[in-house]
Amino acid sequence: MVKSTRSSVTSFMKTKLRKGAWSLEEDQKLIAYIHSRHGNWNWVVTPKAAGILRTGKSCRLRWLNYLRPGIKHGNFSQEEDETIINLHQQLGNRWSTIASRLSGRTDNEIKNHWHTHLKNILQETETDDPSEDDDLLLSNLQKPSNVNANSSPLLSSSSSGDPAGEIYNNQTIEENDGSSQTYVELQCLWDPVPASFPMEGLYGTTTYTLASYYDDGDDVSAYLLMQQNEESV
DNA sequence: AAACCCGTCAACCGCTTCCTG
DNA sequence: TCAGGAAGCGGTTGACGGGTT
Repeated sequence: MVKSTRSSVTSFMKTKLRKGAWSLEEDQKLIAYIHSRHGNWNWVVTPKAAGILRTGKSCRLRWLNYLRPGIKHGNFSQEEDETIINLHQQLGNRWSTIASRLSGRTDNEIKNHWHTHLKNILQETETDDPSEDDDLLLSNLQKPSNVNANSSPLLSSSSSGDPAGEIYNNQTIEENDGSSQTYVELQCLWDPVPASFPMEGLYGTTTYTLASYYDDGDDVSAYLLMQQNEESV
């Protein structure tokens, strides 16, 4: 059985595989497939089963870094910057470990943010009077980012060609009881939107409940209430 | 207006670690 | 215990957009 699966996957791999940016259709297929699997899927067979001409590895990366529910995109807050800097001092380039302590951020995003922003801020800070390090670091972190929020394909209303921009976080509510809830706006990539469904993510199984839904013809969106289960954190 | 430069970030690549039979 | 495959991880690349000349 394994052999037949493997051989069919191998023959699938011999077909021309796509590279580069993901299309809306590919994203829709991947989301639909993962949704249909209810948290139980295998990355090796995913592309074939979902009808995507990509490697399983590429599908996994796309899902984990972009399509997975609960992913935050856009500018990092000052608190997040400070957390990353502190953790990097302790852990070094262990991006996945750092990401696991920043809810909603991926290792890839943190790594990019480090190389493009934080590393430079630290270097600037170190070249000045060391006695003023703390104040300088804080003021540097408070500088407005060079990155315009609209430059992110996720938040841009312009047509960047990246369909995943249609999923983004709307609001995060952190509570002190160990659980967190996040409202997620989802431009519907599947239809119909179920009233409630569980989905396994990097931080455990998350249950999504339909909070509101609107359809004005061209623009169909659902607001989902994400409940991250305490035991999964 | 066009060419060039630079910063950003999604995606790829290859190595390592984990898991399963 | 070991080997092979799957998943995870971090470094690197390349496309793209905005700014500058």
